Amino acid sequence: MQKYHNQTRLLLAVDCIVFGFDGELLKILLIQRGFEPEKGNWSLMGGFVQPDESLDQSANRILKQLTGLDGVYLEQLQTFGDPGRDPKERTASVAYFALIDTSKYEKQISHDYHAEWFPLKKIPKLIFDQPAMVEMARKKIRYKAALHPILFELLPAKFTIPQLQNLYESVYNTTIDKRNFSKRVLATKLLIKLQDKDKSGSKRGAYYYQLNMQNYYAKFQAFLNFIPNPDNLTT
Amino acid sequence: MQKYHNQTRLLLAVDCIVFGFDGELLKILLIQRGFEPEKGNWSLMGGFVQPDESLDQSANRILKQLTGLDGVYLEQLQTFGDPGRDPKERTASVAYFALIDTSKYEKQISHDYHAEWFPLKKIPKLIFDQPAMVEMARKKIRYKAALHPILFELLPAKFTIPQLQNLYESVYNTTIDKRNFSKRVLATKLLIKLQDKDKSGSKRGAYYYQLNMQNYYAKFQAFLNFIPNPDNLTT
DNA sequence: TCAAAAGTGTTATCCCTACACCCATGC
DNA sequence: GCATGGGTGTAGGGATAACACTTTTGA
Repeated sequence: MQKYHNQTRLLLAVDCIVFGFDGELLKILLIQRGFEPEKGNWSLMGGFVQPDESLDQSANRILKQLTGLDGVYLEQLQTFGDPGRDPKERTASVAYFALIDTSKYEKQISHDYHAEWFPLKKIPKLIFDQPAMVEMARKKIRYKAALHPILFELLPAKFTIPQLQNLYESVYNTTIDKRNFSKRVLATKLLIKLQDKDKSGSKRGAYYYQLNMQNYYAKFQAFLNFIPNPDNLTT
Repeated sequence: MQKYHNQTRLLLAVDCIVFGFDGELLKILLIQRGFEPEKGNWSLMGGFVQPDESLDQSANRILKQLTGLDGVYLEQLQTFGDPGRDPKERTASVAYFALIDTSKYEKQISHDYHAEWFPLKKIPKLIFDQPAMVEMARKKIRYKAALHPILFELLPAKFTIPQLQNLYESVYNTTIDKRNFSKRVLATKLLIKLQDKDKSGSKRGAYYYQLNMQNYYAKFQAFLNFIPNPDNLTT
């Protein structure tokens, strides 16, 4: 079959906004770009979509290169395609965001790519229209996490309720009453209490929990109204 | 500046899922495709992104061609980019959904394009991966309308509360108690009651309302929990 | 006068929020 | 024994959901 006539072809890229949580702050992973233009400047991890791969495959490939991780929570965010966004050549970029458990993350690979974690409030100057991508991703996870239990993806398999509460407080830049928080979390039936405790945060120790995966998948939708008063809930 | 080396360029298209409401059913607008492959088959309205336009501009241009309308509610949905989705040549497509007031819609233009409205439950066979686009758009508006007052975009500037309730019941395939519905709608302060009535639906007539635009923009976010029991609320 | 749709108010329930004290342990 | 963070219960208020009758008017 012949190709379409008189149409312009352009480059298609994927850029990933990778979120991680260190127990205190929500951070994203950036690299120092390895080629021109903007070589050496901070950038999201990205790459061009290859002829034989889908967009999701492309994002997963890039993410694996950057973090060493498979099976990461990855979701397509938006496509950015303004004509002048890459000065070198017209390129549309499909932005994805990823939520990773930083405890599984391979520092070795990070080092190869000159990657570094930055708190959301201290993002350096980014190339092209990537600041808009990051901002959209930030809004998206706040929006989505208010409705669905995605933030568990940022925690290790075993976590404590105070850790979880820190995460929510950090994502929404708010404080939550710990009695109400634990009541609501436990009421979802998403958590299974384990026998052992995390003693790193206190002398008494906090019980570990793990996700009840059956309920997690069943309730992934229908997790509405979880956050009382997020300070900025925008699409 | 030179171009990027050793990378494949590909076609980038935009496809629009155009929703309308005829007072009874939620429908989408389809056209009979005018060129190969799949010439003559039912398709979403789409086109290739031109060198000098952004994605939003491209979607607006296509929508104007199809409906004659400017200033339509239009939102980027997802980009579809599987390698084989268009058998003729690799093409990624950015799907947009639009909500239009069918009373403003120009039948003339529709006729030129062999366009036709189809109820969501009676969509004909569509080309390529467009069935997935339509399904995603359907889920998206159910999701979003549960949280934000977007469905007003489907109604004329003057509408009645029973019309609005029909729309919600149609979108969510549910029934709502009319006393509770009108209480909740009026509690939002989004509506301004007018003096005249719509007598087409009943002998007594129903008061017309119009949107309070100040409140509409202010409350566009924060419209949570509007639908009691949608029968399928999925991302 | 009757049929058909519009309009309206009250009550019970549930969920959310505010709030304070005891527990366990390492130092 | 004391400082630090972990864990738990209750009561009041606000929002939601269930529910039925009256009004209007064209035919």
